[in-house]
Amino acid sequence: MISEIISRNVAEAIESLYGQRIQEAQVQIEKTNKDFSGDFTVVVFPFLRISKKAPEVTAQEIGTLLKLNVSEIADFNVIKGFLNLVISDSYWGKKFLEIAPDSDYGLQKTTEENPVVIEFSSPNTNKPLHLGHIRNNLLGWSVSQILKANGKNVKMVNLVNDRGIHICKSMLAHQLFGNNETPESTGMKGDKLVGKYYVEFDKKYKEQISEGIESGLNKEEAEQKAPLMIQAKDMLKKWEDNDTETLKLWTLMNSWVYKGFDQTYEKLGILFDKTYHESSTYLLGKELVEQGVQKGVFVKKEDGSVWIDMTEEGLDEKLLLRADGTSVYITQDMGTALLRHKDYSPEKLIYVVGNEQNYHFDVLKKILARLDYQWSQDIYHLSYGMVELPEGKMKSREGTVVDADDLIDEMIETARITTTELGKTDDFPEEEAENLYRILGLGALKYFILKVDPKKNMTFNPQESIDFNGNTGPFIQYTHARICSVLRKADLENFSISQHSEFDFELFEKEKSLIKLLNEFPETIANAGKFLDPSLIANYVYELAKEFNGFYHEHSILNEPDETRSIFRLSLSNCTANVIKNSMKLLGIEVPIRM
RNA sequence: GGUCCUGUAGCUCAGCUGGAUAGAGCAACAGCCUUCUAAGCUGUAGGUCGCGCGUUCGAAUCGCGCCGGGAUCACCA
Repeated sequence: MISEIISRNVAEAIESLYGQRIQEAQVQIEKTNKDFSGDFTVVVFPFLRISKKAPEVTAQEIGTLLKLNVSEIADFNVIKGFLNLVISDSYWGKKFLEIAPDSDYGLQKTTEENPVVIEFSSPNTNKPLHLGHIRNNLLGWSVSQILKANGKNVKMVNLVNDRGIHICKSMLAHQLFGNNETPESTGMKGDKLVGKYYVEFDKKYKEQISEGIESGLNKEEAEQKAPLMIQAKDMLKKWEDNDTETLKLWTLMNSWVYKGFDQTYEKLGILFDKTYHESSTYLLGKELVEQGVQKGVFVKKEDGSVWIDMTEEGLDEKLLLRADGTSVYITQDMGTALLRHKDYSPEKLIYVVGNEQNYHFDVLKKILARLDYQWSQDIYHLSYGMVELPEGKMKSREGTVVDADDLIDEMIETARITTTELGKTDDFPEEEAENLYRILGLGALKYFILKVDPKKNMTFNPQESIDFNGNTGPFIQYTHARICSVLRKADLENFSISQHSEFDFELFEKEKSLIKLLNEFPETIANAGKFLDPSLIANYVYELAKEFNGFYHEHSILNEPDETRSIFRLSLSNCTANVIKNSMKLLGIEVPIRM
């Protein structure tokens, strides 16, 4: 790494000039600001105490010595306390020759150690996936790919919330108002059909509450005594008692939902290594609670409910088990965490869950720590912000929820319209054209969401996301397609970088900045892995694509008279295309070879 | 009220562990298609980085205090 070379030599220079050894890590190296000449900048202010000289003088002295002793450093200039170093073209040429032949540059092979388990998606079986889930799924998928590129053995798991009173509501609505409908008979996607029943239940339930209030009950009584609620609770009890008919209906309706979800996942290009179901893990949580009571970590109250007092940690008292012995949300999560730990012994357990559950995961970690599970510190809640619309928050009551399938279809449709208007696909076979619209529509959607810092709330503007200009997925896809087109047109016989042991000519600014950017790719992946943040990759690849477009307009790639430089530029284009492709892979975005 | 997140151009967002004159895109305006894909490129304009104090050679970045936005503090999941 060039930065290591610089810091080592700066440290040595300081020692020989001023007789004092400093830590190499203390040498601050930055990319040189665009408006100044040079590649890297060493900030000398921290060394003034040692040199006891003015900043300019210190920088000048260090620079002189570096230029003399370090072959990679071709020149330097000093502005105030900033020592700008110019790296030799031959260094960049050599660096490029290392990078260029590797089409998987930046993507590491997965190792078998260090399993990292990442949970995402985690849908509810009575609600179709919406825009919020899309952010969740894309984040989970992308972070998984980034971790893989960092050499981790990643296991992607899903946890389906398939039990509880809410499930019974949609089952009941199906029984009462469903007329034996099925996805086949209605032509509806399974998850949509079940979601419809859930809404229907809610509607009828509210009517019953109103009736109850009219007949003199207070609100709470009316809610409790509504016939539908009583029936739903009754059904939950039957479910927990393994009533055959209830389980049969439950299994059937769940199978509809799963089929529907799978279609959406497939469209998004998402696969899981394993799917957990709460119905088969919730009992484990109860055992944990029992253990905790015996250890004296939890308290059982007179009515039989179990609590944990976390006031010392600045949190509240938390219910862990209801008086009737049924489990609550956190009970289940304790169970699934333990199960997952047993299944994988992960070095890290990541949960991609919205920031409205920050408190929940705080509590979960602390409870597990209280139970002396050391691995509780390996739990990491990858919290992400809400997705809002330009008009405001999504609210199911107001019907402003953006359905995932509808959105995907809408994006693809817009891609089709825009592309057709531009006449881009006039000579495409139908199948290839359709595939392109899909790639573009999804690319626009995915990129728009992933380029934003996960922890921030974001505004999703359908209009703007479909704008194919600027910092968008399609712009990057376009750049890739354009490079592929150039490579197709090149005489590939003459394009073999392996024939060259070096390119020794002076690099143009754009060529050099492209190589510099390519060189930064592995570092960007490492950072994205460290912060579990795909937006770092997104911003990187945009910069790369933009840089290439500038290059493309300034320099001829195909018609370069100098043969060596022509080969160099083709290799540079090819390498850029590879890095774009690899970056987009980390974001879960496909890249077309022509568009 | 407690805790956590957040506030950068008209809008959507970058700005990593403090560094030089705060960056992109959209929108606006002005140019560029006989030449490798114009879904593009180049330029102009647009900012008290919410406010104040502090730390330091140096703060959008770190600390503290205000102000604004969001989330959460359920026998919902």
